[in-house]
Amino acid sequence: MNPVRVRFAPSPTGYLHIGGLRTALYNYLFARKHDGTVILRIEDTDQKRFVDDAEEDIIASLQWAGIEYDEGPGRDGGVGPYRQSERSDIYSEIAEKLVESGHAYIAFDTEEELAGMRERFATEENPNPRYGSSTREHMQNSFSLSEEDVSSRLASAHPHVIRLNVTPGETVSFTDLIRGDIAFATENVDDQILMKSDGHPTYHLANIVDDHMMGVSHVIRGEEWLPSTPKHILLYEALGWDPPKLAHLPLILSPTGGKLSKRSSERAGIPVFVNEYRSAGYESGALINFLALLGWNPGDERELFSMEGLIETFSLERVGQSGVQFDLNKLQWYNEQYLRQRSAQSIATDVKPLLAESGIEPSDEYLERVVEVMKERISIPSDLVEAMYFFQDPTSYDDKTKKKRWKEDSSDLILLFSEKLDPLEPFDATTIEIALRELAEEREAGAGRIIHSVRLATSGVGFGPGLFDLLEVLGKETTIRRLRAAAEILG
RNA sequence: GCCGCGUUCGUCUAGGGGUUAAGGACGCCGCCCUUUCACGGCGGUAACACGGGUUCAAAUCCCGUACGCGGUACCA
Repeated sequence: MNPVRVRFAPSPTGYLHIGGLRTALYNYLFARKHDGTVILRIEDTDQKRFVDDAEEDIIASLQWAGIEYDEGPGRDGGVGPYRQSERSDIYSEIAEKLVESGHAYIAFDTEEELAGMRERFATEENPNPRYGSSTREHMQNSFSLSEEDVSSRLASAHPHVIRLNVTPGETVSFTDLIRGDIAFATENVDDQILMKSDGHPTYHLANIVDDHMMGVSHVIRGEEWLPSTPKHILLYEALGWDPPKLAHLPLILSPTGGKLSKRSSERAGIPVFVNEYRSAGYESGALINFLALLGWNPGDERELFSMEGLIETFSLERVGQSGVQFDLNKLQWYNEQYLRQRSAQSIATDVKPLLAESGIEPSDEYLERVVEVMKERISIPSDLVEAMYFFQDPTSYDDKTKKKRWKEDSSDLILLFSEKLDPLEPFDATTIEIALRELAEEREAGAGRIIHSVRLATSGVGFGPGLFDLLEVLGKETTIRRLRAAAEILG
């Protein structure tokens, strides 16, 4: 049995996409499960769309997510380099070979000529004619041009591309590990460009050359590659190479059903880039857990998995075949689960800079106590920034709560309560609660009644941590000050 | 248009011919706990796209239709 070697092969045309992270994750899980190797390969053959700091972002995002790679830029495994831009010679050589063996051919068509062809051959039934057996005779290439013409153009450095020579009337089939047997008629496969006129290979050539030379055993990639797979199979055959095993993952869809594009996701409030989740404060473990279960399931009813647990349980057979919609709610739930496992201290460290942005700079001790009472009721650390009442006296009181909870005698009650608190020592949740219940009894008022008024008076809102915890954290002085102020303002 | 892939609760899914009045999770709703907010516990809502076949029996196999998604670049 050949060793398992997988690759994650992003293109540095943008920051790491959430879907890309999932692809990387599934590759990683599969490799670790089978004691295999993970290769990171940078597919930078498109110089026009190259983004300067994309590679850096991809690597940083993977690391944040806990997905390690064994070979890649900076980690030589003996089959590098791992950036396609550094492998140009290899591709040209292979392309040359393909031309010699007749599996590929040279074409000189300009962009205008290609556009003209599409216009000329477009019909209602076929609005997108392809460059292939039915049209290639009408174009500028080594099929239509004389040998002398071709060589003289080549000699004068005439811009040209190399195209795959697809023979019509055949069937290309392969077995997908997730979808089973898939077949394409070669009539529907176009004469794909393999080498662009700028001397760079296209993805199609580069990926099969690299997968072969890097000893990749399993190609696990997004479903958007399924339609171009026959081209890849044809190339493997032409070169006499065994294709790797193939697995095409279902795509992540936006909650409305379409592709999770930048636009659609923004409308749905879903970040597309991994670095956005990171800076928003999501737990990487939660994101990974969520993504793993988005399109895959363990076959039992477990929901919470560590990376180790995922590795142990993962299998491609349990990956679904249909597109999956991104559910921010569920991610949030996962994040809550992970957040609660963390110490107040470590969460406080994360929240600190967020508060500083609003000019709030509490002491570490105070912030930690805030986190302790809030930990169970936030989804993400930044939720704490919403609870400004921990750091500032309320400047307004929620109208709905006021209407519902603020009664005739409320201000009397909270003033009496503040008097009861004054001598309290120590000032903690237990003593506060006793004081409040005493007052309730004395005044024959329901404790709930006082609680609600006090909450509104001290926080300005109708929800938050347990009231006695809240007051303890705020401290005696602040509590009394706020009670008095509220009695005055709310009347 | 053509090619390919898909279709079980709103969402992620289990189930792959008979013990399924279709199970779990998120969400939503209710109850309990709390004379407070949550957490938690308990319960509820809610799905086999449609039409034909095959079979004693179909969510499960086959065909068709509809719908969705992807592809149809000198992008990846």
